[in-house]
Amino acid sequence: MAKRSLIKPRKSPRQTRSQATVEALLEAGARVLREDGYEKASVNRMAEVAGVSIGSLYQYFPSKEALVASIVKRHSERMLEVFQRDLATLAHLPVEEGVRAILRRTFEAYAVDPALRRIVVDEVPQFGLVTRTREFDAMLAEALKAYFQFYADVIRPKNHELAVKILMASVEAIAQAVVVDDPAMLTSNELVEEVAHLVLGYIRT
Amino acid sequence: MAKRSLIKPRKSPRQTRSQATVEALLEAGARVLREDGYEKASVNRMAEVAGVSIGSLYQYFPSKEALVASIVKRHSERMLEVFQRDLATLAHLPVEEGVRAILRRTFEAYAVDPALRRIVVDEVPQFGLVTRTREFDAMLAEALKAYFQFYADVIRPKNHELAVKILMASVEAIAQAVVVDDPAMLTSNELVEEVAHLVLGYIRT
Amino acid sequence: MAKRSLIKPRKSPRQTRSQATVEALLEAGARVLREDGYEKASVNRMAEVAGVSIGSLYQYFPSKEALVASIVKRHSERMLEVFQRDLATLAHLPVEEGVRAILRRTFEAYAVDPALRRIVVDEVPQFGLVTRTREFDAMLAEALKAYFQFYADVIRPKNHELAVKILMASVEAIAQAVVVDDPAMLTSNELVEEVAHLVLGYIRT
Amino acid sequence: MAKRSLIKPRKSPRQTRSQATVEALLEAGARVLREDGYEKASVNRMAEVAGVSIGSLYQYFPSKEALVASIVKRHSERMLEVFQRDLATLAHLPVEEGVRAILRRTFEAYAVDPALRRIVVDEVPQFGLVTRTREFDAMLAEALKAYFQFYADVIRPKNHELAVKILMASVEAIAQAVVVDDPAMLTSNELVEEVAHLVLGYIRT
DNA sequence: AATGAATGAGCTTTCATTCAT
DNA sequence: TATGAATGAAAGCTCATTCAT
Repeated sequence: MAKRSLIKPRKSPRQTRSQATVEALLEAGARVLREDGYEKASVNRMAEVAGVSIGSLYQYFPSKEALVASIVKRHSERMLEVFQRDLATLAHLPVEEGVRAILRRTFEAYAVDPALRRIVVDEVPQFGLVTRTREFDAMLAEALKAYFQFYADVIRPKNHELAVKILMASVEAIAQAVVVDDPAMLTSNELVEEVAHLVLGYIRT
Repeated sequence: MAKRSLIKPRKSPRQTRSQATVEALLEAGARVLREDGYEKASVNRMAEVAGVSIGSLYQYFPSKEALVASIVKRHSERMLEVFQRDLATLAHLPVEEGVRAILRRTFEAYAVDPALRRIVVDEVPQFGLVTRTREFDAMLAEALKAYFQFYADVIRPKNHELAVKILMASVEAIAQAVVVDDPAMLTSNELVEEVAHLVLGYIRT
Repeated sequence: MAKRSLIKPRKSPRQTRSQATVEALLEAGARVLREDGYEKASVNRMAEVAGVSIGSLYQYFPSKEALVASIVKRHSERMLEVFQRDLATLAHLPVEEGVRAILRRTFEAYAVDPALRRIVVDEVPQFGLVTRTREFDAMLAEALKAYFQFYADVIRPKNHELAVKILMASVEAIAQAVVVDDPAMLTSNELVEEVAHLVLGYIRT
Repeated sequence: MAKRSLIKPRKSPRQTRSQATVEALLEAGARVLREDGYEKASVNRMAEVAGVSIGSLYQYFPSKEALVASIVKRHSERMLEVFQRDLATLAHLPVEEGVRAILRRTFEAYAVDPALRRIVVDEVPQFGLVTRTREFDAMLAEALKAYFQFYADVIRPKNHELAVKILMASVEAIAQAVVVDDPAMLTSNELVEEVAHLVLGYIRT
């Protein structure tokens, strides 16, 4: 049997009842994942929390991996959506403001479901190459490299690849570290201002 | 029953044979942890790899958690040792050189056993408050705050707590990101130089 | 509740659509049985292969056993049909030729659907006494005993019951053994000739 | 002090306990197999019938297949043992008596555990190529071919391969058919005599 | 009549832990 | 003190069957 079939949802529910079941499973699965982590999260408990029988779960998702993959995909898409909303409007801002705007959106995206993201990034095994886990990260990296290319003459680091890696790792880790102690701070001006200093101090000549 | 007793080693081995057994268990345990991750690592396999019976393992460690806690502690101590060796010699370096020296040591410490560290940081559950998992991190945070206090007048950020959090999160994340692709780069001049720019650009007025 | 109701088909379909559905279920069921064996064959898959909903399957067959019983019955009837076609024409052949003719028909009957027969004979549990699984075998046994009775004076074995049992067991096992390696051989002259020797050598004085 | 212990050390109690467990599992497994067939036989029930925990079962057998393979192997060995005991003594018997002697042994071997044999032959899947399931059959086939070779001039069938296949299939099927109705008959003179007629009538010129 | 979503007992297997020897 | 046999709860998953729509 094709490995793919272990990961793709088993059927696309047409009826309202099915959709409700699938929705409940995705929601409950995310919650159990957040609470227990990937390995300890049990598929029986996910079904129970969803108020659905274990049989129904396996009607829609052929394996634990498949259900988790769907949860991960939905989470990535939500982060992307938050990040990309009106993204075009800040294309022509000057660098100083552009960096702040991007940081703000980035922190907003990381704030979508940080507990779930922590599990997804750290614990969920990568299922083959199909994973959308890092979809958001990949997109962001591309956007930043394009940005650096465009402003290449006013930017100090010449190794854009490394620079993007350094900045993305930093910003994500900061978001993660902050979210643990004080989630509300994620979108505060103080944090954005400080991280803007970090980023601008690094990229300016 | 006190929770603590589940986490502290059952006895301090005095005899040579006991020490050898404990040593073998810590080594084997770390290896299995590295290979399998926390949840999948089985205590039976740890004993087997150590060449010790499962009964003996439970003679020295009352639970899986206790053995892992000891492994984590030892790893933290090794990182600390690397970081602190001759630390005093760089106390009076000028900031520019001091930052570079600290970064170099930090990366060296992160290079001690990055695979194990990944598991420890991402997967090992925090056992109550007794955990020494983050011993190294705590010590580093204190050292940095003291450093900032000392040079307070030439340093822009006034919220030292936040600044240290931002810098530590960044440096650790960069180390982790780099170690994945190219472990040798961790102590390269290019990386140290770039991260020095990041740090100095942030703290300078 | 009467046990019988679990085994007899729920209703006799009169309408064309019903007949088509039942036909599809019998065909699909036989195929799944052949491919997966009795225990592994799932009633859900039978419905799916038949292009029919699981609900409809249970409209016509009250249980897995009932569906399988119908499949078995149909298979037995097909074997019978092949065996009995023009059976009367060989009633007055001399024994030597009669035995050969019967053997030929027997092997033809065993060739109807040997894969399905293998499952039916070896794996399908006997449901109470209602089973028609061995219908063909019973009929053949009766025919042979009558034949022996008729030629009793030129036949060595006096215990006809035992003789029939011995010969039928032998011929069926030979058919089965041959079908595994080389189905085409089942109706070859060499096989018929050898088995005729076996049978005639046994029954002749 | 016991001097004997230097020569014939007492079995260590550990081994005894293990052996008893393994023995109980093989015995119980065979019984459950006999009663339920391969697919329906549950490994939990095997452990329960053996009076052993499911964990212990998996300590000795890594899977259901492994346990069944051991049961099958033991059964084959027992059949072989019965068949081969004093086999040499009938090497120089004349054919008439030789056939009867071999038949007697064959029926005795088939009588070892016919219910288990039925499951083993019909239902147990062949695990890789290592299977010893048919060990007894293979050995018997070789012995018979050698026998035919030796007496080639007084034996009618020239295709020894086919002749052996025909005879073995017949004898096994007869044994199986008889065992169902009347196990005691398996070693009766009447049966041996009748089957001797079948075999001799077939092979004689 | 027909559909297919839903059910849940039961399957094979793993593993932290105990305790007789 | 050291051993390893034994335990059993709990995991992921299947499938015959029911019943609301």
